[in-house]
Amino acid sequence: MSVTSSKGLLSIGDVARRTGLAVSAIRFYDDEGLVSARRTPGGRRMFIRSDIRRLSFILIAQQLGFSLDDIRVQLKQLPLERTPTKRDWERISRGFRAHLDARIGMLERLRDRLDGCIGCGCLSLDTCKLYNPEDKAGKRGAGPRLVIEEP
Amino acid sequence: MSVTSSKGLLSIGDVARRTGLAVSAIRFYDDEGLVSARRTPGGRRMFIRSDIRRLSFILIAQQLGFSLDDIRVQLKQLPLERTPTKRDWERISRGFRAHLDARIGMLERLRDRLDGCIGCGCLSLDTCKLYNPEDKAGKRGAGPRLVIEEP
DNA sequence: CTACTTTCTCAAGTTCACTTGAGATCAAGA
DNA sequence: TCTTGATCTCAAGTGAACTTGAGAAAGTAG
Repeated sequence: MSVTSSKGLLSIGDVARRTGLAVSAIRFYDDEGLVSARRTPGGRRMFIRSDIRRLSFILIAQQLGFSLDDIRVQLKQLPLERTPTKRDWERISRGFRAHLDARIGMLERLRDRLDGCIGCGCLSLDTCKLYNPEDKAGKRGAGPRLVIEEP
Repeated sequence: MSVTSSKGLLSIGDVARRTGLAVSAIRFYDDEGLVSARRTPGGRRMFIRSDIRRLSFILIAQQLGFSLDDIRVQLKQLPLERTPTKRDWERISRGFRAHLDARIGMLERLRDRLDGCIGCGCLSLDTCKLYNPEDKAGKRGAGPRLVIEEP
């Protein structure tokens, strides 16, 4: 079952079990270049352990509302072949934290403005403190809205 | 141009101009029952001023990551025909604030965990403090991930 | 009345992030 | 060797939130 052949390589099933991702999703991420599995002579995908970290990173970043495109950019900073070092991840984590701080700040400002507004019923686009200041994001192109963007 | 006929009613174009929404989007929200325009004898949609508030609410809630389904539920609490009162909006705003607080709390916990993790490179699903605790959300069904859900 | 703009409906297209299904192949145990 | 079970590819489907396009009717300005 756990293939974990020769040098600690993991089959796609192993990775699915460890990350909770569907096999199809992992294949999709591989096609999209978010991870890059090597292949056995027979053509099966084989992953190294640090690929699990890459996938975990994808899951976390998605929870924060990042698109796969955004995430791909972040992951570009990590080496593909070599197992990333502490320093590699540190760089990414810091950028990550900055995004987190920005997002928290946005929500807090929104909350403060909401406090000033509760019950005033003034929710009108051109006068309400609640909506205006943080405008400018979102809305362009079709497809689903991309949720809370940042400057 | 500004139709604003008889009793302060607004055409779809007026509403589009005031909200920044595309006309097609407003039509879509009308079809979906998020606002409900009345019609002229000729069949054109006519909006009352409080519809602008409903639409603004939709925009704000979307920024927070709510789906149109969620938003529809919230808006059900408002009267459709009558212009909502302060009390009507107050009730909604409070529920809104609760969601905001929940979301901020989630991000803050995530940030704290990230602080403990930066540089450790331990981002592995079954051991990392960063990922595990807040798990359980997301992942089911096809379509785009619904971003940061709450308990 | 004519010309022009706005709005109407309805069907189909778009993006993202995947999933589902069909049919074939690989690998391992009995 | 045979039989499972895991994996493969490739095409097509899915859901959310809209947009785009076609063709027709409504309203307004001159």
